Amino acid sequence: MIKYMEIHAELLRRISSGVWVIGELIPNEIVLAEEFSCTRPTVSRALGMLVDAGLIERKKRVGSRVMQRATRAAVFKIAIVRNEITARGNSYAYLLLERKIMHPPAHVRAAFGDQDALYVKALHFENNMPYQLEDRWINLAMVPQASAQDFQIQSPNEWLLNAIPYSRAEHVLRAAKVNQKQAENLQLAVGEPVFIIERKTWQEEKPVTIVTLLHPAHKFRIVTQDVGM
Amino acid sequence: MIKYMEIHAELLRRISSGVWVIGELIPNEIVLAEEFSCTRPTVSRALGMLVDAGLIERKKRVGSRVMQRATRAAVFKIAIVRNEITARGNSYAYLLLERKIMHPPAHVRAAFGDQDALYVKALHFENNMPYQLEDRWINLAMVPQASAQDFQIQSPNEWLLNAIPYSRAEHVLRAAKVNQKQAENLQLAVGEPVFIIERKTWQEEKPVTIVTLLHPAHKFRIVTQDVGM
DNA sequence: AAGTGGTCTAGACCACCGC
DNA sequence: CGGTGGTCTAGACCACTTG
Repeated sequence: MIKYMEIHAELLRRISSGVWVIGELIPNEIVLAEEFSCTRPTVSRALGMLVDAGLIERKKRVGSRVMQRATRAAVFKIAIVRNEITARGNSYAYLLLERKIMHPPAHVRAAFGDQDALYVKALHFENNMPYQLEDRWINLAMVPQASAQDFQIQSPNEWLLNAIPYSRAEHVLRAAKVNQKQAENLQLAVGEPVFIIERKTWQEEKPVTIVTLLHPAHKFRIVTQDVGM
Repeated sequence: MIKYMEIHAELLRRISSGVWVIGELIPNEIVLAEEFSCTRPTVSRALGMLVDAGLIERKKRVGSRVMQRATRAAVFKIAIVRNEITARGNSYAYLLLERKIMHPPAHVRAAFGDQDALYVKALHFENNMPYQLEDRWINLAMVPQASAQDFQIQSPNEWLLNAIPYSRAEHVLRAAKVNQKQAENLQLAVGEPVFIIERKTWQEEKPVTIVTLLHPAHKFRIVTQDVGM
């Protein structure tokens, strides 16, 4: 129904089915506009989407060509842990383990600067079994109102989402063996594998929080989808 | 310089800094067009980008409002393993372990149908240490020319990227302990953690290949970035 | 110089949906 | 009914890059 989407879909088909070969110039925008009985800006919009997806390259005075795909981009969504669990129809529970304002370790100071920060450790349960161990530092220079929160009922995760609704984040995903302390919290044997998400969050380029999320490996997975195709 | 990007950046700032509150209607497009001294389609384009990023909701007859962010979307890129390793300045090596046309297990038959498929197992080395164990099924109904490939020199990963350049994929990311056989291949002790990527690939809705990629946990991580902000 | 992309304007038409 | 968004057209101007 929407013209630029139709055009985009058809061009996508021509690329993925090999009608247009990698490295080859595709017809210019005027020709495509005639073919699809529309104006050039409409074709241009469809081509722009293909550029965003990394499928073609457009060059003035030269034309557009199908690109060699060097990397595959995938996207995944991270929900609030409470919603993730209840969406599966399971019961959710939360337990605060520790909350303290103190001098943070070097890797946190590197982001926040050399000042005290709020440390919070908490557990999230699915069907009364530990699902996620949350280990978090909060930058009090950015979120001073956090020092008035006790985090007994509401997890820092959810509280922060309301206090700092929109922020930029970077994640590191990795696997490891649990150490002694983590194993006790997660009710695992020492050395069992965990899936770890490390997240750093900024608001307007200033660091807000650094969190490490540990999940028992057998209970956690991330599912993604290609972007663009 | 580009007007709709400027407008997008400014609107983003107003959302992330809290000038516009969650749930609140933002000025309508005509008002914004006047403010930014442009026409309505230009404003509309900037708003469209905010919708794509999941930051606002637009409703006809009502207006646009800042949305409560329920999930965080992150994107990561997966490069060809050879490029990933050489980009770090390290040496890359490849070794074929097994190649056989045979009747696949149930989870592969569920995707490919009940027919023989090509199984390939191979190792990718970084600085002469195992980095990735590739365990792959190839759908010969989709890629019959794969049966003529011996995969002694070129990995199925790279070969497929040329044979089927553009395809849709889904990934599952998880962690686990290595079993006996995998541990031997990866030169790990049994029970060590591995980071696993499972990828299914389609071309025009038809399954092409199913692959499991195992990485020693201490050598592998995925780094992502937020989309939209 | 000329052909290609990239963007914007001005205006239009329509769909949706609350009143 | 009328106000909001969503899209498209027709035309324009400019930037870039090759010849």
